[in-house]
Amino acid sequence: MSGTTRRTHRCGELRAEHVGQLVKLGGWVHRRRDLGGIVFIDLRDRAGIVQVAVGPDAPEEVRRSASGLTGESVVEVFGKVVARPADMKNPELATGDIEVHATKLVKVGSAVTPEIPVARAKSEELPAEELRLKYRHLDLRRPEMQANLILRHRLLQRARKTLSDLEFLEIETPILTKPTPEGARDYLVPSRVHPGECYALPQSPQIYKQLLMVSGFDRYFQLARCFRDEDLRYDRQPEFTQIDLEASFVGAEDVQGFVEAVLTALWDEAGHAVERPFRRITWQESMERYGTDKPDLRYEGLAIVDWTAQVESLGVPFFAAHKDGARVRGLAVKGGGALSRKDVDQLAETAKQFGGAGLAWVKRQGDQLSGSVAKHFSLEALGRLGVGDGDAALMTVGPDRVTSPVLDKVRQELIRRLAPPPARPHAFCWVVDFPLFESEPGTGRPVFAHHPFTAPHPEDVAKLDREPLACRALHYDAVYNGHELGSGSIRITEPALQRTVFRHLGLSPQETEARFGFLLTALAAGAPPHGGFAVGFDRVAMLLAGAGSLRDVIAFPKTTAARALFEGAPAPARPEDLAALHIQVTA
RNA sequence: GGGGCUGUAGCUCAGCUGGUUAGAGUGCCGGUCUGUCACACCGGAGGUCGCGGGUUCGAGCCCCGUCAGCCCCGCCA
Repeated sequence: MSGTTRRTHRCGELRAEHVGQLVKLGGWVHRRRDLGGIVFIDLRDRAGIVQVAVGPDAPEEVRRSASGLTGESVVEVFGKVVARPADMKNPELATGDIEVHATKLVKVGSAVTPEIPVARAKSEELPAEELRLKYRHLDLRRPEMQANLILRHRLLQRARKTLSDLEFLEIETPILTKPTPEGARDYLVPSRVHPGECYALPQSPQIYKQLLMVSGFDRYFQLARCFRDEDLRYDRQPEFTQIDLEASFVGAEDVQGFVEAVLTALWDEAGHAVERPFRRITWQESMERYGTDKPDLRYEGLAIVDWTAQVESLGVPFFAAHKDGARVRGLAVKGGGALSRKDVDQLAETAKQFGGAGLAWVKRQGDQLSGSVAKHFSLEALGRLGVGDGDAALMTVGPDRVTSPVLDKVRQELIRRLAPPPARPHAFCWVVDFPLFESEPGTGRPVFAHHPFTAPHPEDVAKLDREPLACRALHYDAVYNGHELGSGSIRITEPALQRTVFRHLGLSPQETEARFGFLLTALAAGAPPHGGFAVGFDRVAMLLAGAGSLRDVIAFPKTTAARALFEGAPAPARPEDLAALHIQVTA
């Protein structure tokens, strides 16, 4: 399969079974070891590395060109696959049982000295990320990056096949779309033919896929490129790929079933067995027990507990200083006795960083109690918190909106420091029953927590006007080991309800018509019940590749300042191009 | 928009309390070498200490500004 008119195999494919065969290879010089009378060349391609030997028996011109080769030049080699004697095998190389004795060797692409190394010493750090991005063609030659992108390819194919087998149709949607003032900032593309008007790149194909449901396509998917002009993180790029899907005549469980099928297939592709169905946890329970809407359920046992009642009579001043809706919540840390004073101080620092009041703590070793509030506790009082010998209790106080994120961060930090064995390596869950609204920081005004097409929970529709913050949404997130993999919802199909939601968003009927008229028109034309989901594919690839950032699973990513260092984007526009687009630059 | 870390040879890094000529490994160039696999050994070249300003008798080191990369907060319906 890998053979062409210029080669018979890939370098990294050769094994003992090929011994005796005459092969033709093409690859890059990974390393060269010139011993004088014999030269070894590690020849590399996407399949791996094979050792080419040019010994005293090789033709004179082969020996000459072999000794003049420099790193990263491209050579074509003709030779014989030979078994290596037992004491010369290299167990660290997949091809290490054999080597190729070259009878012909031609440099077909000479290479300047690479700006960053492709072949690194074992202990050598990676070049600075700036250089890796600038010389991306070299960075991508490294076997680790090749493996990442090869895995990414396999994951994409597997997703495509899984959904196609489930009768989903792959349908492409526009890249030049309509600006949406809500949500993330749009990337705008000015129109030449319509002065002052712009297209926007899609933040997601959301409305299109709903239109496809109205059109009767039933089940849609797309490996969709999406664009959001927001600030970046290690796990956020301005352009990214979603496994986007939508289905008709479904409830939330149906959509979740489809998504589980895709995710388990992807994990299987990466060699991991995953159990279905995924566990379900309500948003409320997740916030209560883990302080976050993306709980890491590998460590279920370490959960946040409400100790307000248990500590009330102890007279701890730290707790008493907080009133009015404040609860005392904390973590009973099995084996927390192992935490040093410094550990706890740093945890308390973390708590303060995230706006908490700080951290009160008690540690028990034998009958000895120690810690910032130890003098207020007896063994019995501590026992009521579930804290035994060798354990520790970490506590904080305040309103949930403060203590939840604080305890979430403290919990994550504890897991990092104590590294307890996970109950399961792959902890998937569905977080369900999200609130439809959240209160806007500052004003406390209810604002939509999701996109405005998310259906309210049928039981809560009556509360829409009276108690918006108590309304649940038919919205669900897929969470894996504390990472959000994606989210989805059942959509509104009733035009009147959709108009009500837009009104809650503060849109006038005129604005609603102008921005979403085409969706409302479609919904009025006979819309099937439908819902869908979008998997953040880059993040999945990052997790399955064990990569440290999205940049390591994207061939040509942007920097945190949204620059492309390789090709140099963005770049100043030429005045004549701006003129054609009717644009004046003021900055 | 705000905060933090980093920036010294092609690359990875060291550089003491501010002190004379800025170092190591690797890569590169030249040489020796017939079983290496990070080959070994000998020799050599290679520096705008990110950039600009300031303090000082003297700055890689201190101060101010700025640029770039990364991480975090805000932001990401």
